Amino acid sequence: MILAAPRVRFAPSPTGYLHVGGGRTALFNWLFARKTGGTLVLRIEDTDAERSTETHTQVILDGLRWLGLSWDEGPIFQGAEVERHRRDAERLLAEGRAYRCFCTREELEAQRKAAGGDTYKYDGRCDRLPGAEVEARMARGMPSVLRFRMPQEDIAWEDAVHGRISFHGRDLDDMVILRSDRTPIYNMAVVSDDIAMRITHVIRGDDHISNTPKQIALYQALGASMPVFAHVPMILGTDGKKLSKRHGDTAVADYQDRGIVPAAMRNFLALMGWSPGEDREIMTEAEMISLFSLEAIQKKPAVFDTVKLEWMNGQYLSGMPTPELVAPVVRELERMQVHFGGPHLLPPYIEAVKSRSRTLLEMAHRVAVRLDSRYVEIDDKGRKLRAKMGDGYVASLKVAIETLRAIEEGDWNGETIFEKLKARAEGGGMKLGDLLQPIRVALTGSTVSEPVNELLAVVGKSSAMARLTRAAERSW
RNA sequence: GGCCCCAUCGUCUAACGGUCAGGACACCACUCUUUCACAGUGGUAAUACGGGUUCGAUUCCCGUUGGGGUCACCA
Repeated sequence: MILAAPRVRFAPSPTGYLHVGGGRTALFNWLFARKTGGTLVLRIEDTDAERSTETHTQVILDGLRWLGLSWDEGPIFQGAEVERHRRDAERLLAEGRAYRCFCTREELEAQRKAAGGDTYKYDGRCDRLPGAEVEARMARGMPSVLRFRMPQEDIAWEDAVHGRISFHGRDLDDMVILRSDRTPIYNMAVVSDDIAMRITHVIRGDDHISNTPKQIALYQALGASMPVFAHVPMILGTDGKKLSKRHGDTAVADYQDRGIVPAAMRNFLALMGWSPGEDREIMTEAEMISLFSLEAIQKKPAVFDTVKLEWMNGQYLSGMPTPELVAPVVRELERMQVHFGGPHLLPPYIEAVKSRSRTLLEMAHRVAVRLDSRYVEIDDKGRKLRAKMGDGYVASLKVAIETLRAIEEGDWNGETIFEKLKARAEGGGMKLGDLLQPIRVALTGSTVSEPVNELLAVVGKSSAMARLTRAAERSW
């Protein structure tokens, strides 16, 4: 028997940006497709004409591309398929699986109120209308929707991540499948499309669990075979609530702006609700693909921890070849309006700071500090050191200025600087650290940098001297 | 509220009946480093609770509690 290659889809609606949950769902679909040699279809669910925009579609496509996710078919726009959705819905009507409902929104609201609120389901009154009455109302031009008659039986499936999940038809509504303007409702469109696209595995967020029995009923009524469903856990904010604007950044693009690199974002997202086992965390794309499986997906929701994301990003940054970092750093420097005299001058600066930076923003800022003293600001660590050393701080700076001034411009390199400073410290009976740390603070405002001699070399003599003098005067 | 899902350190997670409950982030201490970071070593920290089943439960079953999702002519 020939097993057909899996076909999966990622189906965002273009009513907003690509948020991290959506990115993660897309990533899981992509990993599954690549792992199994299957096909990933991108489908834009734009049937809500009110809220869907072309801009959002573009933003979502950009987000997917940024994450490095490619699709094999599409983007297919659901809006282009409404004829088929309508045909399928009307076939259900013709075969007696759906019925026409003439109730207006106001009537439905009144029914809901009369029934006492929350648990109201449509009572099926229009399903009991005699055929002649339906004909008469149609003839009069009364607007109507199509409702699906929900089978009153157990509806269950074997979920690839949760195991067996079951609902009962009595808890489900006779849902509308075709609006009065003859456009399809979400569940109808999705099932019609997934059948037409021969989707074999539906991998989507947990929030769709309650849609699944409704969709299964449609598959059955349409006589189509069911795909495998895999419901992946939600991503929550640090307060345990569904990730939303309240939590700050929720869009994939927000992390791009914060200087996260795609490989780190992708790796981190993969670990939200999935684990390859064996304590593996940092993985190449190829490793992720070969280790991926639906069975290893977590059932419980995951809290999005940006601190760990930034740590992971730092790991990626340290491991990236400097030439690859030039373009992103240039982009940030331009945004900061720093004059850096050409990309070819950047590598030594990037080399100096890359293992100490967690984001591209941080990296660019550190580079800017080395290029231009206007970006130097003393931070808490710097202030603390200054306070701790007291008068010794300025005294050290003066010794440093005197020592460094004596070095010829032509000898201004890491080795010579180191030798001179070391000799001066030893000769003056001071601890080398007490001489060096104030230099670091004067030059960068912080106690964190590459070795001080290298820092001095990279900043250059004239700027270094100016910074030291200024720091001695204003005593930081 | 009805229905559904879920429950291991603060967070991400490992364990698929027998482990001193492991790893990572964060935090603390130490080591390395002339100084910073990286790195390394060590430490604090978890099986929500109550019943079963079993020689033995993080693991299987039931209940409680807690959390989440969803209940439109939105998707």
